Amino acid sequence: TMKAQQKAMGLSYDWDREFATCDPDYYKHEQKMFLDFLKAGLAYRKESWVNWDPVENTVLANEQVVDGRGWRSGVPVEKRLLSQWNLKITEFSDDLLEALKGLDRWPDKVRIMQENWIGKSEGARVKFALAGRDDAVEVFTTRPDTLFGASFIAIAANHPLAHEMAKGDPALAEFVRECNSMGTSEATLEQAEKKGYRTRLEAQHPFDAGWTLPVYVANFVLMEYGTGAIFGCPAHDQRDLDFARKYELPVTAVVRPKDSASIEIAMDAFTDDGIAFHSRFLDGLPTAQAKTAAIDRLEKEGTGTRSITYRLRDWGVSRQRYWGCPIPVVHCLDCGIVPVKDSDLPVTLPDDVTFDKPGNPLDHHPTWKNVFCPSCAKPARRETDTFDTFFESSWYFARFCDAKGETAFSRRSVDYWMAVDQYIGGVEHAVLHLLYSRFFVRALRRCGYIGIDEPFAGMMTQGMVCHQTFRDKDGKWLQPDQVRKEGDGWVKLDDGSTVTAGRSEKMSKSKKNVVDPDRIIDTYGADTARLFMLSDSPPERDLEWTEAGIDGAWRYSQRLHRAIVEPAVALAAKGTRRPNDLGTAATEIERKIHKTIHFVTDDLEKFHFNRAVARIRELSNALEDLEGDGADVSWVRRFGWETLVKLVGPMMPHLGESLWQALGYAEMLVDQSWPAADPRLIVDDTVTIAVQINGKLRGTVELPRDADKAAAEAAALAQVDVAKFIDGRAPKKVIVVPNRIVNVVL
RNA sequence: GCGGGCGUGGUGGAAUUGGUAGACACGCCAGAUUUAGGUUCUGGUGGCGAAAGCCGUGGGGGUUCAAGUCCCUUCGCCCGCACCA
Repeated sequence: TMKAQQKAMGLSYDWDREFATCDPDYYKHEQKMFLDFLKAGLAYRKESWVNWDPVENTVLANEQVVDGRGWRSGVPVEKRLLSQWNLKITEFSDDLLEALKGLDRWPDKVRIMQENWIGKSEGARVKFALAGRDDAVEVFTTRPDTLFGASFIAIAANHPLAHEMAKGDPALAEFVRECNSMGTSEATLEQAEKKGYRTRLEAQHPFDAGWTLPVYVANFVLMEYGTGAIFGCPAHDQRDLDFARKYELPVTAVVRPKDSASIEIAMDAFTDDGIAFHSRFLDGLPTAQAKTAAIDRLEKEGTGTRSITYRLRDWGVSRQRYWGCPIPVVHCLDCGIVPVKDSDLPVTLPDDVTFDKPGNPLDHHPTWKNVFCPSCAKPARRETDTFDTFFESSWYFARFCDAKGETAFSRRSVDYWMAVDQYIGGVEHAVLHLLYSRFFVRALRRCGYIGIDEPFAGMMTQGMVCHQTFRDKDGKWLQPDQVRKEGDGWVKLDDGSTVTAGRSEKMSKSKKNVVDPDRIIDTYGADTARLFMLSDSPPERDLEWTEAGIDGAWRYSQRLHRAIVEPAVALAAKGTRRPNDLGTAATEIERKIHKTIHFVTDDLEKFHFNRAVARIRELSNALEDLEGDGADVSWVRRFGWETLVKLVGPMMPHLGESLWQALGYAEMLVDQSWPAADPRLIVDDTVTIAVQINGKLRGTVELPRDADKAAAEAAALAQVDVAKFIDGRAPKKVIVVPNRIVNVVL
């Protein structure tokens, strides 16, 4: 039915290339890809933390963890380590970052988000030897220049040292457990109150073995980033400062602003660059040089190294769910992990699964997971995890190049068709889907599948369709067609009870603020809906679906029909030649037609559809106002309407064809070439110039285009309103911007 | 908490990218034709003011001859934060 609706809306897809990603004919190819990634070292297994619901005995998505509790069971979730499949996106961190520069048809905001997501940081790894032991704790820092301001070391709750210390310290063990009860999402971790636990460990400062720092386990240090440990410099990092104030740790400023000799730190850390002080051999150095000098010394003394860290983490693709593509490997007690043989692909999902138990149905299935090892033929266990569904969406665009092929796609067709000229999607995909797809293209290229290096050449982020929401007196959501406006409020259609009108939100089934496309098409027709959607708001912004808006579009389509179909006989016959002499009115309209072609073409190329519609309506207003029936007017009227029909064609294709026919053509409008604007006719001979006095508009003057500055100034000063305002005073200065503005400064 | 974005009349939105704020619509007001219309047509419509004029792009400050546009700051809303897909 969605397909039928799309066809009814007049969307021109090539349905021959349709496929479904849940079809084994599709996912068998990604099983092969995965095995190739495995061979190339781009897929590997790693222990990672997941949200575990101890009652349901199942892994929970972050979304399913509400206030630290499982959404069904209501019990606190635990973090648990699970062995999971990962794809090595970090292998391409630098390439993914650098190549963003070449994506010049992507919105800046998406490129910035990806840049920040990859998060390249240059700095140092520094070893702090542990007093009384022969090992060290290694930290990553971007501010080695502030080492002399260090006042503590903080390690993640799941840092090996934390686990080791917890064994002999029940209170620490409890603290670690508490940190692990928080769930895995970064938002939760960062919003939680910053807490620490002081271990018995003392770390020695790398530049002064006699100076020791306390080692804390802290809930805000991420094991996934850097080394899972930091050194705290409260004076120059806000989070460290908050921590230091809470646990009464020393705050020593070691960077001062360029223009002052010292700095007082109260509750705000000084995080800008400046000049190092109280820092022994770094004293007097500007931040950049101090960083270099500190790292040089660390390297010389063997206590640290120059290092680059990325925020980007490898992509965990294992999911413990039934609906997904099975991961094609077998676990054998003797051989370990063994890939399924190519000849045994695809590994398909069993049809006879039950959902009566929580957890992964594949794991509960009595027989599916029992197989023989492809290598030694002994009984073995099939992998029961399936792929993250982002896996499917990371290469589907390549499949479109060759949708029915026996292989995933032919390299030739992908290299020919790709990259996608124009990709469209919501901003919510800015980092995950779009980055995974960029990674996939790189991984496939490395495995010899394709030769291209980016999936999407042009990118546009589109808004969502929104609609007002309604609730009845019991707070239940109501559909827009169940309510009626009454006075200033709303009432329910069937019993007249009061309805609360809520704000406009993204259309969703749960809030019932959806409008059925079939009903729109039945009532107004596809073209009206298309025109409304194009004219209402720019595509990057959310579209507010309103009855009033549809009505406006519907009236315009009626108006166009009336303007062209009925008086068609009155329009000059098609193919009439342009008279050599056009009167004033005809000349002006002819220019307007060419300007409209020019601007509409430009607007469409830039996806400024709402502006294009406004231009078209302006032209049709002008054509309707055109009076007279001389040869020139008749010709320009015909030329105008005919051009307008061509311009409106892509927006309202069905009406367009019917109008085209009414204009006397047997051929299809869709086969006509796009009109071309005559560059000589898109500029006017005269321009209106604004005259300001002290920046305020006081009048306008008409001048020939490109009049010289002196002439513009003279005309401006002579303008009656302006002259009245100046009242004989001598201007201090006159600024003339040709063809734009004259500003008189008194 | 961090990253990104948005904020302009009663409403959706324009504004040549620092140069006449409010194009084009919706709505509203007045009038005309019909008068069964949710039809069509004409005129008006940012606010205050009788007018001259003054004010006006979430709030505050700044740069500039000139700011919706640039800078600083602040408020509100939206998106993302790696297991929602």
